Amino acid sequence: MTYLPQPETEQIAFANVLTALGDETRLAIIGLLARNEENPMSCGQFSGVGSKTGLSYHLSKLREAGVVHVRPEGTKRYVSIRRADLDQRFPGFLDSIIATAQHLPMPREEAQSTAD
Amino acid sequence: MTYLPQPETEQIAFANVLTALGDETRLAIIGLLARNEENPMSCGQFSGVGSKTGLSYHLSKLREAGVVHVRPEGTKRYVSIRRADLDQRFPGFLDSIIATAQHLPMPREEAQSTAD
DNA sequence: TCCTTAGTTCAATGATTATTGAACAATTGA
DNA sequence: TCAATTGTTCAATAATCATTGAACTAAGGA
Repeated sequence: MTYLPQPETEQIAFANVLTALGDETRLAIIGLLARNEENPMSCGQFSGVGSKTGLSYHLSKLREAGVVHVRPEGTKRYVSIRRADLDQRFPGFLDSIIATAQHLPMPREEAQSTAD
Repeated sequence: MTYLPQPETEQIAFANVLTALGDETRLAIIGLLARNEENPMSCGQFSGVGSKTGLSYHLSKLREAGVVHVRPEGTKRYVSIRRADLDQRFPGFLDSIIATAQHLPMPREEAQSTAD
């Protein structure tokens, strides 16, 4: 039902990926996702990065550009980096992004009101 | 005189670099610059990529983000990638960008006969 | 000096962006 | 069924973006 649109592997456009990553909030999301790439994160786990509404916005940007995949499960949505697709289309790119994103400061240190 | 502002090496912000590169016209510029990285190109040599005014706009975006350096000489301005600075700040990143940008189609086919 | 070359700046335009709070939808558990 | 959890959508706002043509500056050559 709620099928979340994302580009096919071959449709991922480099400029769109770069634009999606060109934002401190979204770089922080990628940095967190990369910290444990095998484990998809639910949206709530990003609460340190921004507001609930803002995260929904930024995560959809990343998804629509083809950077992340979102899998609904119950009321939650599990987000993961599209590692295989990005490596296939743009070899070496994702690793260089992650290497830098990992060491970037968080854009905001403020958690949400409903946080844990 | 016309001193062209660009960030110091340490001031180059990753999100700004990504935003600057997240545009097809600017990716095309990088692709051309990378084709012969030792030889800086004058603005006119990019005429295949866009209009004179548009190029001035996009080149200043790349310069202000810290992606390219611009050296004025006479009435011309010679543009080059800030290879050493980018490699120092974001290892592997520039190479992965160039690898992809090299094989991207031109945003517009209204090229002049700018055959090198 | 006058003209050409090379590129910038300006103003106007329409499009896209990020952010906010309020309202909404869907699922789960009591 | 009711309430809590999880996350999206909507509308409004202010900011930035990319594109255009006209006007402009600066340097060089005749």
